[in-house]
Amino acid sequence: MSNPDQQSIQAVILRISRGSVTSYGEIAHRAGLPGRARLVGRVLREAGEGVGLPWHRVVRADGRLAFPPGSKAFREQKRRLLAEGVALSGVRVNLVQFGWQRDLDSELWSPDAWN
DNA sequence: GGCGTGACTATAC
DNA sequence: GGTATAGCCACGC
Repeated sequence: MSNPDQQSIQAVILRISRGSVTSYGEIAHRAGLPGRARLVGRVLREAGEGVGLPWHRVVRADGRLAFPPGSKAFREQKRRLLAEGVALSGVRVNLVQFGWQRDLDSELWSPDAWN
């Protein structure tokens, strides 16, 4: 532990709503570390399974998983996503439908907020 | 300290 | 749709 950046990143990942996904860059941004998407990936790899981090809710900016399709990790992530109701459009997640800011969007885009 | 590498991203062609 | 390039930065050699 000890590293505050790593803590922030993990805290953000822990807050990802069940049934939604978020990109590395978005996590870094919300953790107060804009542009450090790679650091997020590093933290995730280091954390591994033990910490109980919902790593499967983290995908790349374009909706694809960070692993090569067909790899073991890929299948595992896909399986967990499907188990949470996150469908994959081919090899990628539909971010418009399952993106994390969906909750926030529903507020920002609600008819009340239009004027 | 330089250099390659990587669970990344945005931009440009 | 794809490839190239440039930022980004922790780590190991």
